[in-house]
Amino acid sequence: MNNSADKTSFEPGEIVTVLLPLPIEAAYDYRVPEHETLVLGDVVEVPLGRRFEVGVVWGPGKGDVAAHKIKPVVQRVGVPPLPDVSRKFIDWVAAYTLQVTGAVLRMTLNPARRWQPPTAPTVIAAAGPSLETAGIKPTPSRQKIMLAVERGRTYDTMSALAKAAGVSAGTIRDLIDAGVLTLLALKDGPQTFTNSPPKLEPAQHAAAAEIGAKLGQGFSVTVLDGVTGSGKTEVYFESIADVMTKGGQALVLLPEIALTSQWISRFQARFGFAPTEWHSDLKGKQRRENWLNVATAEAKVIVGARSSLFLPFKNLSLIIVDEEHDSAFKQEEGVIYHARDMAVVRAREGAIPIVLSSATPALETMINVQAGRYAEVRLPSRFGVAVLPQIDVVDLRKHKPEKGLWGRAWLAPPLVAAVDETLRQGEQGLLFLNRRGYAPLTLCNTCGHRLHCPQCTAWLVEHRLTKRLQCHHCGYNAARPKTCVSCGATDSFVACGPGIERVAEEAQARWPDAVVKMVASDTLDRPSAVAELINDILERRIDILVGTQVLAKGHHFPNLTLVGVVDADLGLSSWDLRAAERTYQLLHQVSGRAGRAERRGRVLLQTHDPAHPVMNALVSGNDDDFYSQESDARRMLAMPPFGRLTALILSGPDEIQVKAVGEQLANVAPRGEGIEVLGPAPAFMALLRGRHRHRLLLKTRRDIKPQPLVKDWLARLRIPSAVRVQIDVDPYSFF
DNA sequence: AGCACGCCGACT
DNA sequence: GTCGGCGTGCTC
Repeated sequence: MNNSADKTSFEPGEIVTVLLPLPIEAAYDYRVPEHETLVLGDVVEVPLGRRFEVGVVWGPGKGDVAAHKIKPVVQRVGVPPLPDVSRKFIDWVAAYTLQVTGAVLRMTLNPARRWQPPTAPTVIAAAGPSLETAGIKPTPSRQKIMLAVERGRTYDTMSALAKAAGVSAGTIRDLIDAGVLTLLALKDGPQTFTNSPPKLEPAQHAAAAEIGAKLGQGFSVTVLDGVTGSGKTEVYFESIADVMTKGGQALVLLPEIALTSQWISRFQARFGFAPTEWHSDLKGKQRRENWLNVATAEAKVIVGARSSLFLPFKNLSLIIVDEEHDSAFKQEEGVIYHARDMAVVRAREGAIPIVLSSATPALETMINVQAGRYAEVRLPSRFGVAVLPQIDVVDLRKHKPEKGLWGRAWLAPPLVAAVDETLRQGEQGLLFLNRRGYAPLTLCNTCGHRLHCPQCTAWLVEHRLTKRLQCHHCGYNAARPKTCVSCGATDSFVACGPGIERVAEEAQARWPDAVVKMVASDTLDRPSAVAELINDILERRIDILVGTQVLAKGHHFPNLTLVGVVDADLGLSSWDLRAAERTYQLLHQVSGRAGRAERRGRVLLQTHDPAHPVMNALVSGNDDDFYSQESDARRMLAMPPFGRLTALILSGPDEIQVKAVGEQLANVAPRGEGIEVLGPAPAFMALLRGRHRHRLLLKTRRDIKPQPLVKDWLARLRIPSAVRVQIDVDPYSFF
């Protein structure tokens, strides 16, 4: 073998392969231009067809394409080259998830496409000369602008100044041109931090020391396991402080963007500066700036959703996955991957420690702890004086909700009594139901027709707040029809089952003097809405909260002492491998909202199945039993993590064609010891956004790698282009 | 992902 | 007659 595979630098005229951030499997060959030397990882602009794209030098040329087709690289783009670790990580993720490498690269490179040389951040300020000295006519609007910038006041953008001065933005441009206003370059200091460590409990101190000992010692996985309120965040903040003093970068992954602003304020209180954010709704300029800061290691601490894992870190030294059990880490669309699992791989590739933090670790994580692959650090109790809440079940078979003047009821007498008591004490209660809208199903009282989405297999959910019927799986929404589309009866539609709007209606009717506030993901659309809500709760302007799982996470409400779970069985019915586990985690989390200060909280779980292992585990507080039962069940069925699953999802506009392709695939499915193929079967959402979906499931023994099997399998068949095949390695949703 | 090529329906 | 719909295929 020659050393061409180890070659890292390429001279003019040599051929390199460039990976493009497009759904193209292979990297393409390009020629190194005159007067340039390219190295692996260089970000370059290349011609592609009749356009230009930005890609990354991925390796030496393959020479598998005719020489006359090979075009030269245009130029290197002015961003740092992609580090070795990033490139290895992208290759690894693509190979494991069976996604096209270019599509994985896209997640890393997106902000570098359409690259513009970064403009130094500027602010608008007074330049010095007055309107008169500059020879400008002092019109009223110009004077308003000058008033707004006097005494050194500055503005980030022209529109900000225009708004502050109460003028239109056009007037400002003129004043800049005339030299009355100026764009002042912002001196962009490095992130400096003030270390103000809080007093840690002995257990927190010990935990922090144990994790701290892993820093700089290569790859390790540590599970930080402690109940809500035990102070996990303070513990890993210690390690972040350590990383910062040593000049490394730390990444904190959170399951949802909604949680970041709250996390950031905690971080800021502790360290005196804002960490760098990364998530999907970061806007253009900020996005490019943050990306570049990560690549130059100017950004020391990065907090973000799953996609931040793919940032081009220059010197990543620590990864924290907060709420690691959260299924939101599983990306289900586009490039399908599990951010927690890939984060562990990223840590391994980068030879750095990773911390998985949760009050209710995923079963997979617990099994890795038991097998000795992951270390575990437990925080035993709640911080300070707070104690865990008292959890009880309300057996809905014995205690039926009593109808009221408002109609059907969903709150059983014991829960009603508990709310009464809570209000009497001047404390707050939370009624939890993980279902948005008024009613999950609307049907015709005359003929029984059920209103469903025209392009999905889903009922339309009535939202009285917006007076619309909505599909929760696509954007479809419609007004409630006056007459039944099926039988023509007028005003015959009735609501079936509860959503939070309906529970809020009942709560308001039962407690007319209480302030009832309904909270769901669609009512918390603006960041300011979250802040307002938190304030209203803290300042006791709300008595009863009615909400979905957006309320289950994070917040600290000292006066909230009662949590009523309206339907504890809700998550259990689904045909999902992890249904019990997820329900346990969610209910555990929402229970943690009750009573965190000196008042002991109380939780009531309304259920039809009080003997269910999930209810037992919650009531007894004995999660070890629950985990071992779940684990035995999975082992028996050879389900993950004791076996491996890979799903193939076929979709297309023509159901017959999709089904036919599914059957053809089943006919040529891989066979052998420890290999099993299930399906094709209509997917759980058999019709989604107008596409019919069928699924096949490949189940393999733990020691058999599914990726080569799937590749061979798909190569055996020519699949019509109208049918799309998506591969989901380690699927979370089952059907 | 873009973008062109190509082959069928209603318009200045 | 052409404009334009989007199915199919290629880009080093």
